[in-house]
Amino acid sequence: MSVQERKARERAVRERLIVATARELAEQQGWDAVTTRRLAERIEYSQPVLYSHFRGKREIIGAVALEGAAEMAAAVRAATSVADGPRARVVALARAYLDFAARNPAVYDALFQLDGGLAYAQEDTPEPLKDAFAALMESLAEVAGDGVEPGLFTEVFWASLHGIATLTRAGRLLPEYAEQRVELLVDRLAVL
Amino acid sequence: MSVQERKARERAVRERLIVATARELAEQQGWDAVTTRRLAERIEYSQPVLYSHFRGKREIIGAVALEGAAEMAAAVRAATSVADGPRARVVALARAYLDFAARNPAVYDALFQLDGGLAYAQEDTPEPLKDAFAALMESLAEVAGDGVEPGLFTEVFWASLHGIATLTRAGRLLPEYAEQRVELLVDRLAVL
DNA sequence: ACTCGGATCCTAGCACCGCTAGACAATCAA
DNA sequence: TTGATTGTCTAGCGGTGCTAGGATCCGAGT
Repeated sequence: MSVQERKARERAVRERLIVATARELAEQQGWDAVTTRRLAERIEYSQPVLYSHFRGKREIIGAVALEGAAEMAAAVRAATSVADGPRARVVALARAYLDFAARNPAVYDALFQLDGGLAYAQEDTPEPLKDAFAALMESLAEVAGDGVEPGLFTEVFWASLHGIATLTRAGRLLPEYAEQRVELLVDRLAVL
Repeated sequence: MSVQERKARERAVRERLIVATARELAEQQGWDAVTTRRLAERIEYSQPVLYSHFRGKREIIGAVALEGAAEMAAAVRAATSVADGPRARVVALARAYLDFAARNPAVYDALFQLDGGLAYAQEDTPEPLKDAFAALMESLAEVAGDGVEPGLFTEVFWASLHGIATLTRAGRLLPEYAEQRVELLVDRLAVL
């Protein structure tokens, strides 16, 4: 019995190594550089080993995405928990979100730009994704305004942040407006 | 002289054929299906011909993006021009934008998701892109509110639309809220 | 009218991609 | 110790974007 447990443990370690290495490589050189060959070489195993853990490259991206979703949820909760008052909380949320996207571009891509084979806004959506959305809603619900469903408001606020995050990173928005965009978004969208 | 002119004309025709075919193929089967081999086969020339018109696949995507930017600008202007009053104009703009993204997913991807090798928000930004932004600003400037720069407001409003467009298409937002999202966005962001 | 030279195009191939079949080695059970 | 099972690797398939080099065509000049 113990032998099997040891093997299962070692497999789990290797799986985490694969995900961590993929993420690291993506953060360093972009997802285009994350090929199964390079990834295999970095973990010092042959290519087929990757396929004994994941169905394919897509699932590896998905694993990075789930890891990132958990971190983002934690980052948002950490930021909002130390803020006083509704407005400060929403500002903290927005900054934390955009900061996470800027600091972890590859993870953000895995979450929202690439196809990680994950289901969203459905029954079978993985728990970390639902929880990340919940983390946003916790602080946003209180500023949704009367008669506006918190879920709807969260979707719109989140979409706005997502738009700003992606367009900023693609160099499509003027850098000097960064802070003012957050202020404008919060002051207009949130009902304080 | 006339001979050279005829050749130049034929080359221009073929170039338009390449772009149109790439777009068509992308709309039908997604950009993944747009390979240089398939594209070459569809235009009934060999692969290297593509490279006598464009530096590579990226530039072909960029050409589709520019074509799309012009169409989007026209669609937005057409929608806003027949609307009465500021609010109706902004609603028309939002609907036209999201409608364009939904009806031309491949073109929208070429514009904002894929790397078409285009410069944005800079001096050397191609004219169609600047003009598309201008088309948005024309209707949005009047609802930016006192003391808010039209450019800044347009960026934020546009980013919100972009976020809704991409997240909707990725199946990350609840479909039943579609119309309410537009209403909420307009009523909150725009100063009427 | 005929050849020459340059423009134009295609065949073939490079290095790389994601993914997998099948041979081989290591490990455990009897 | 033997046999089976598990684990891993080598090698290769069909695909990708892109390009070198040879063939072919066609207008220009004698």
